[in-house]
Parts: sequence; C-alpha cells; structure tokens
Amino acid sequence: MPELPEVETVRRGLAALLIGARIARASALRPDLRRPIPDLSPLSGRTCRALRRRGKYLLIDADGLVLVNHLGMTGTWRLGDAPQRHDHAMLELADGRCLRFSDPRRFGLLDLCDDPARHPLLAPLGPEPLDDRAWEALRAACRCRRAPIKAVLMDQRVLAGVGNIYAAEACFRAGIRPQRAAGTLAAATLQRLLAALRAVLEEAIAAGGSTIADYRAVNGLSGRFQHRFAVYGRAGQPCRACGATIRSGPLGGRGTCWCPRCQR
DNA sequence: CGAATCACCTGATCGC
DNA sequence: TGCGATCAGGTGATTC
Repeated sequence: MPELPEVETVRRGLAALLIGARIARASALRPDLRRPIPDLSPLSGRTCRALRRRGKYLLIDADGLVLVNHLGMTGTWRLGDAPQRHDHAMLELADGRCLRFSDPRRFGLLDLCDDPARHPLLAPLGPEPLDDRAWEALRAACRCRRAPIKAVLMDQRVLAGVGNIYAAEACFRAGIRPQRAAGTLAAATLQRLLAALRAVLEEAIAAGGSTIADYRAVNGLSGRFQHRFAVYGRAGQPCRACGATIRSGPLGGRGTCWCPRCQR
C-alpha cells in the first residue's frame, strides 16, 4: 500500500517525466474520490516545475499552482497506455503524452491549492521521519500516551508518511511489541525505534517501495521491498531471526504482525 | 481529550 | 460454477 517509500518512488518517476512539460489539458473524469475533485482546468497551459512529497501526499507544482494528490490504497499514475476502467483524472501534455490517474477503491484524493503548507489536509502533518525534527515529535507524542506505540507511529500528526507496513517492520527491527503503550518506552528505546524506522524507510525507498497488490511505480514496475518483510504478511511463518512463529492480531482496527520472541 | 470503532470503496479470496 | 461472506487498509467522522 502506498506509504512514504512508495509515494517517494512515484514522485521520482513523475519528476523524470513531467518536469519542464507543459500541461495542455487537465480534466477529472468523475466528480469525486474520497472528496470532490475540483475543476482541474486551471492547470491547463501551465508548465510542471517540481514534484514534491509531504508524508503520503504527492505535490505536482505547475507554475505555482499545486495539484495535491493522495494515492489512498490503490491509486496509480500511468503514462502512455490505453484508458482503463478506474481512471479518474487525466493530464494531457503539450507534447502528446497523456498521464492518467487510476484508483479502483477511490480512497485517493485530488485537490488544487496555491500553498500546500496551508492546505487543511497538509498543515496538521507532523515532520518527515527522516527530518531532524522527527525525534522531538516522536518523544513528545509518546509522553504519557497509553496508545499502542504502533498506533502512534501511524498517526500522521506525529510523523508523516508511516503506514501499517513500515510501522510493523520498524517495531520488529527495534524489538518492540506493537501493542506496547507508547508512554512506557524509555528514551533510549524510542531512539532505537526511530533509527529502525529510518533504516527501513531508506531501504524501502532504495528498493522502489513494496508491491502487495496494486502499487506500481509510474513506469509500471513493481517494488522489490516486499520480499524483505520480516513480519508484515508473514503470520504463521517462522521468524527469520529466531524461528518462532510470527503472530498476528488486530491493533487499532488494523492487522498487525509481530514476533512473540524477538519483540518485547 | 484520548482512544476505539465505523464508514467509505472495490477486488481478491474462501467456504459451501 | 456460483454466490455470499470476509478481508485488505488510509483517513476522517463518530462514539464512548
């Protein structure tokens, strides 16, 4: 599912294709996704100047007007091939190429704004996990909190971009049970967790993200990090570190996997 | 206020 | 073969 490494991979792919390209026509093919899609025609005639990412949001900057995009669960951008059933928006470029946004479950989002920092969905986001401010944000968020540490990691107001997969993998690498109340973790343990989170995110970015079902880079390629999961999706299989059987259970309404021996 | 639960949506999978 | 139930999960609204 698109989390930070997947969105970053898409960002890099789109940057290579779009920067310097003029948008001849931008159009929505249906009125709404998770939220209404605004009139995209103000993008027409503008040139794409930059591709940015904020948490799980992709930001396409066209001469100062920014197309804000969230991939939700199943959002993908494709170039060049034929229209598909769940295409919901189109960017037709002046050079004849056409970029299509597809999203079968429609959990994604498309919006326009002038200043992403003030966008109501982006403003509340916590710092990027790889930013220097992440440690202070995580430490403050865990203080006196009884919520499970994994839920805190996935809280976008604390750190932006961490979802179910990488939260579970970070907890495994740090040797922490995802159910542990955040407030019970010592500072040194939290530091270990943040280091583990950063390492797994960087490795996943280097691997082009993780493909479970729908996620694809813009060039259509799958990610490769799913082959390196230690716990996610491995319930019932032996832990690669100790051989114990990986367990799974609901945590905050989401499926969560952990090693009962490696994680305490 | 913090924490838990549900709704949104489609496609894949499973049991009968 | 077909069909209904279940699951997947990011986000935001609702409930406790």
